[in-house]
Amino acid sequence: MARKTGSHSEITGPKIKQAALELFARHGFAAVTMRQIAARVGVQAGAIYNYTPDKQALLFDLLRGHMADLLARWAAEQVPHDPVAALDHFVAFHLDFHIQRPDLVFISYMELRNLTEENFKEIEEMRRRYEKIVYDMIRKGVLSGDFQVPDAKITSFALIAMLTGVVDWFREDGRLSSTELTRHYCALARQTFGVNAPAL
Amino acid sequence: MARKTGSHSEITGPKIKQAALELFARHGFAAVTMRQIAARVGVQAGAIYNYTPDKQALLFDLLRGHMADLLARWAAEQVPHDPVAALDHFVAFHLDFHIQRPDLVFISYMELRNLTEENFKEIEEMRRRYEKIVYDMIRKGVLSGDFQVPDAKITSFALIAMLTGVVDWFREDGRLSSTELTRHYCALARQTFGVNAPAL
DNA sequence: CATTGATCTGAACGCTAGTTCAGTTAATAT
DNA sequence: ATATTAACTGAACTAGCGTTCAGATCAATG
Repeated sequence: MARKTGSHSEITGPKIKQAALELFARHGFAAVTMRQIAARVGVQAGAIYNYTPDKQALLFDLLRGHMADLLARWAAEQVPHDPVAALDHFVAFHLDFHIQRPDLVFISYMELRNLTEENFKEIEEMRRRYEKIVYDMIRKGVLSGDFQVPDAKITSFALIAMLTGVVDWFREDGRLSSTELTRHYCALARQTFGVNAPAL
Repeated sequence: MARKTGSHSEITGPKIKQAALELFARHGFAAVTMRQIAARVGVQAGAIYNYTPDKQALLFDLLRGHMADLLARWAAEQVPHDPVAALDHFVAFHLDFHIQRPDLVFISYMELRNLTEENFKEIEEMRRRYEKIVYDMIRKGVLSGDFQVPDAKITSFALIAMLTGVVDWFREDGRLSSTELTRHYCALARQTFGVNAPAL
């Protein structure tokens, strides 16, 4: 090597990913041009191809990285055995993870259809793994009698939807702190799951 | 007039709207071309411009029509005075309306960012009107003591998110009929709202 | 100091986009 | 039969797309 290994590449590479993320989130994958991404990094469009084979890979890497991060972090969590405590734990984890990455959450939902079929399948598979975690958690609580829900599958979708929907409106400098947010949603989730409620 | 008024236009116009809707929902506004829309209608791209000034208007009309329909239909509903009955009524209405129009629901959320600023504001305003309806309904139930929720604003967002999320997975020919779906979600919503629950 | 090779530029490539419009078609009114 | 005109075609226009690549740049190496 004649130049210090990746003298600029270690900076430019991440900058490209970051710029692509922000622009994809704001305008949508199809509406963003390679020249826009390059301009934000302070480079010409051609330079991007030193870091990614094409535009599709730019999107796919962002989505796969996001899902892998989500699954890895949950796997590293110490989940309480008690179903109600586990629910609280999950709500706190999910909210915390998602409100810290609104752009990634956004494109992970919005841009699925802009993935090639092969890439889509890979992301879909990871998503299903996450949904199964939630479903299994609910099943455990139902079997133990801690949760009373009309339908475990529906409830898993409902929980994920109402938690993930938070990124659409939550702002760090808004009316609620993230701590209050978590507290409210833990209470709401417990109610939704019929914790301490009379039989249906 | 020399020709029967709109002999074809009365067919082609709606067909263009329908084709645009389906394609926008499937591939996204930015990824769909006027030629694709035209091909689906069985016409050349230029002919579309007899029915819409441009591509943007095609999207805007779909979104505005959808929101106007939603608001008009709710305004026509006879809402029970009892808060719990009103909640059931709303859940049934919202689910019914949304699962009948998955494509419109989809693009009304996904394609907001492809609207011009002016058009976006108009849709946003209509969306806020609908959210206020939900919020007011919850406030009434909280004041009457029928609902026990941690935060009325959060709960309104959570309810809308978990109901609207249904269009992502519900299929008419799936495990659940729309009747069962509604029943389950009414039960879930009641629990979420702390109906008949001990004090928080 | 000359060489090296990672990094980037700038121009070009083929292609397709949204949109326009002169001209064609065909159903109706006279 | 002829005139009228809404509806549509087909080709063109400018603009910009993703991508490629020969060459310029320049910090570290020998």
